[in-house]
Amino acid sequence: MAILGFLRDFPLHGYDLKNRVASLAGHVRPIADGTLYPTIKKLEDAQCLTRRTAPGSVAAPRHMLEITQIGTDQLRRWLRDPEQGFLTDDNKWYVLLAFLHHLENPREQALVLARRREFLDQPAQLFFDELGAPIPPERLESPFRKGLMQIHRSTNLTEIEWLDRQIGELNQRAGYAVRQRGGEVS
Amino acid sequence: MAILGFLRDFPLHGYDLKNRVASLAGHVRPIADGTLYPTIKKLEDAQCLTRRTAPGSVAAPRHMLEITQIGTDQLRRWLRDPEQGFLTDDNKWYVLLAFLHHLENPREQALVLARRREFLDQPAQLFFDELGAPIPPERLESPFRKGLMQIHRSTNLTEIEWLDRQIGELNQRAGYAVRQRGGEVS
DNA sequence: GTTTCTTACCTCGAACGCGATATATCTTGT
DNA sequence: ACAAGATATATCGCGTTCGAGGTAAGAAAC
Repeated sequence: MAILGFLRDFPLHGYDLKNRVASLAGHVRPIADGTLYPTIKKLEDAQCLTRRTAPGSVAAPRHMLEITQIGTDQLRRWLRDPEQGFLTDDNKWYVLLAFLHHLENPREQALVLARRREFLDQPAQLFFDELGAPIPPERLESPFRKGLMQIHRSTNLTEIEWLDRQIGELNQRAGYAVRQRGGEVS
Repeated sequence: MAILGFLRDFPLHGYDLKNRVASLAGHVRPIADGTLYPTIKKLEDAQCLTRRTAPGSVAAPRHMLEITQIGTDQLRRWLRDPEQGFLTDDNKWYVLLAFLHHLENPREQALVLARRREFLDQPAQLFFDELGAPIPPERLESPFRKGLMQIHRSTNLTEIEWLDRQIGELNQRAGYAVRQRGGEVS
């Protein structure tokens, strides 16, 4: 998703992609050559991108990669109907968020945000005692676990606030779009 | 790490472990049977844990797992000198944090927190233009990327504040411990 | 009394990601 | 002239993880 997402902005070569994906994924998590290049080849085989050899600006020749219509469609499908993991895994979610603007339709964008919002809503119970009963933060003995839950709650609130604001704005924009296309609404 | 960390609290059987690890990892990310049971076996072969068959409280018989001294040592090594990924990947970091209290020595605990703190300090630049120049948040066109960076900055600050407070407390406690063990310090 | 559900454990094949390794090119320093 | 270093692409083997499938046992439903 990150590869197609970046290419949707403008054509890039593999080496450049590597750095951009590395900076994006969570915080700087380098992505291995052995992961990147086979994935590019797979996307090429699936006709999601095309390859043009160009002289390297500094050194060895580059393969400039461009996204195709098929690739754009694939990217939109991934964004519109993300796998569960993209909503529940923070790292993956942030990657998705970085490319959600490629989904163009504000109503569809809002729907994805709402799915994340729904996930964040269910209160996380992280720790349990011997009997399986949940332990509230104030009963935790480890200061690290206490901090973990504090941080978790605080960051969740921050994101929920942003999500609500954003969903509101998107739905309003979608409303205008409907009125402009379909004339006056009763 | 999560398996040994949970067993360090009290003995558990595989099925129970599965649920606890699932609740912990990030937020609820189920861990597959095909991952859990072979891992348990591997830890058993490495003598990190022992297994006792017990009648199931509800249904099929359970294998109660108990951590050994070797397992405890291994856990402490992992906690004391974590791989890079455990500091840079939020999900992994939170798992580590959940068990850091098993590292007992406050000075060692503070050192691990300081390593995370150091990582969070380097300012994250997530997006770049065609030429490779970083794009500041206010120049981003996508509201999602803007929100992403906002959330990222905010959550980082929250965690940094907590880390600093915690490191201070731990070092103070370590200082007292030294004075109690080694008498007056000049 | 038989199906169905939940608990509980285990294995296998496929897919995935990483690190090591290799290669080619151009620039810069000596 | 030549070595070193950054750029740039690619492959292979290894270990890890997942998902699908299978087994077994007790409890609850019909």
